[in-house]
Amino acid sequence: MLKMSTLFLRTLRDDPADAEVASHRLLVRAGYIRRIAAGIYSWLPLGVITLRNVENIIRQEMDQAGFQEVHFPALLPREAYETTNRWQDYGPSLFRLQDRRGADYLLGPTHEEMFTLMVKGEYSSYKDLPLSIYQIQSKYRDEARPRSGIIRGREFVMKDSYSFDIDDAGLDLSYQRHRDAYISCFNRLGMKYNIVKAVSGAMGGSKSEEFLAPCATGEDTYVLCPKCGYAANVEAMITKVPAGDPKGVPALEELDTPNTPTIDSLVTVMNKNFGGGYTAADTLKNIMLVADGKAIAVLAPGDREVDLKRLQENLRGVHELRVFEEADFAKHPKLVKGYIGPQNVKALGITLYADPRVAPGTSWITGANKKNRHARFVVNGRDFTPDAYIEAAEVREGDSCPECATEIIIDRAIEIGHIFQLGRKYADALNLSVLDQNGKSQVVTMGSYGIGVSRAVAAIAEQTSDEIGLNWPAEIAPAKVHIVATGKENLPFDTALTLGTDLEAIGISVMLDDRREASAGVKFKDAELIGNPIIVVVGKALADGNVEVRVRATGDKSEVSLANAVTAIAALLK
RNA sequence: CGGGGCGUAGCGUAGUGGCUAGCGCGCCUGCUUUGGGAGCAGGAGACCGGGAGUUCGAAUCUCCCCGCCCCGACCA
Repeated sequence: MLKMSTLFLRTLRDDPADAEVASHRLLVRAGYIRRIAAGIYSWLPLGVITLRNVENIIRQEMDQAGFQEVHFPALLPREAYETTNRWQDYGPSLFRLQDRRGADYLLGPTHEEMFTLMVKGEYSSYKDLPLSIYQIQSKYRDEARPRSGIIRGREFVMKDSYSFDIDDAGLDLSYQRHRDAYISCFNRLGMKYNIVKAVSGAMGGSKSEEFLAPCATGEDTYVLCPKCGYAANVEAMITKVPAGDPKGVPALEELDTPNTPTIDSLVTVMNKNFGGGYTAADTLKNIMLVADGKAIAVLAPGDREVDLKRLQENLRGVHELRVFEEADFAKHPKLVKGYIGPQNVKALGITLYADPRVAPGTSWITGANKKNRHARFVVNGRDFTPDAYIEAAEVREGDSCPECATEIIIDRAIEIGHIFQLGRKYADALNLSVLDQNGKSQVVTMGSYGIGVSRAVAAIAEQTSDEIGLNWPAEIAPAKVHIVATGKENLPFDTALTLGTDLEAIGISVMLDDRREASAGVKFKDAELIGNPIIVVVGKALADGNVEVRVRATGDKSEVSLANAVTAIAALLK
């Protein structure tokens, strides 16, 4: 039983000045966590219990699914990460350090290499597969900008699993098993979440989905179709636009459009000098970018910005992407800033990408590659041909669902889980292979599955807390029942202790506010701030042989006789 | 790394060149109180983020450094 008279806890009446989001503010105020440095937090007793509860639910579900727990050091030698190139690729986000001899080490940001090497060291036959192993451990990433308390920290607790299979069919199965296990986990954690299509990003690999916990403070944006349930990270959202019919479109015509370097000014001049009814959506934007030092052009409808994040995720393998600066234009004198058109871009040796909204056969108004000149009736497939189509234009609420064409909704969320099929990237690099039935060596194919454990604590706090405090689902609260004893006599305190003991005897965890010196008001405020699901007040009602039972989430109050209290409370927790 | 804000006691804060750095919460002692963050009285607790400078005099002005928060860039 957690007795508040001795619990290492001090709640704060005021919000901490450096906390903005609800989870951060309340976890600090309620005495769960304290900040040590930017993105680095200590966990106090209440926080540790809560974090453990989340961990244990995840652990149970992993074990249930037949995955086995292992544990790696957080402190790792450089070598393995050198082999997979991540010593370089991870860049400044990697915490690096040296031992006394000057040898390089790192604090693990994720452990693909270690898992791969561990399996390589033990297994060498297809008969040993499939295998899924996991760990729950602190990870370290020197984030450019830690933020929102424990939502994005530099040290955080993560559960990461890896699956090992001999072939793609096996990988599909392992992926599915993890997906199912994750669904069980997040359901038990009492979270609202969506499973959305994701891009696998820097990790490589093919199939990838994210588990997103919707909440206003989330960093991820995703789309959701209210009709068919299609869900995708905006970066992975697919655009389906029918091809245009170029028949009957007149030949390309160049026009005098003085002083129209922007889409707005172009639309104005078009409507003034070349017939009405034009909007920005009729124009074609030519965005010049530098991708890892190479110039590329991206086409998008004039009424939409190019979403650089989305573009970069879809340009596989590009590390650095930025828009053209003056110096870049200076290097490409044939590109007339403000009047670029796709008609000659390829002749300049620049790769031409088009957003799918610039569909084959569609006709556009765009630059004529001459100062103060634009062209209309510029048809995709006739007057220019993109090298490739790529999702680049911003996604908007109301855009069409790629599955059923219904208008999609856009929402924000915290990423709490990510599952993906890694394939053979790490097995190849680290030479993990097994012998198949024919005695032939086969490179193993892998999947990687993560859950942000400490982040889940924050996400649950975000989703469940209210103005007065935290409000945990029963399975993860520090205690299921928070008993408050009030008054100055011994009776309520003795009664509360007995009730707490009885509850614990049937497996219901209890936090007991047995502080004699604190006023009832303080105890109530603390109970609400701390956020255990059931609050039982042992005080005034005792005169009638009753205790008061409150439900934190709903605010419902009722009096039950002391004799029935245990069963009544147990029933509420069902 | 760019932009913005900030750093005064455990927490929240006042204090724009001039007495011993002020207040609230929390903490300690005593008395009173005890169903919604109690009252009274007394007390402890601050090298005012660090360093250098300007000045008769610096929490306050200048420069450098460190740290924190927010937006962006970045980020399995």
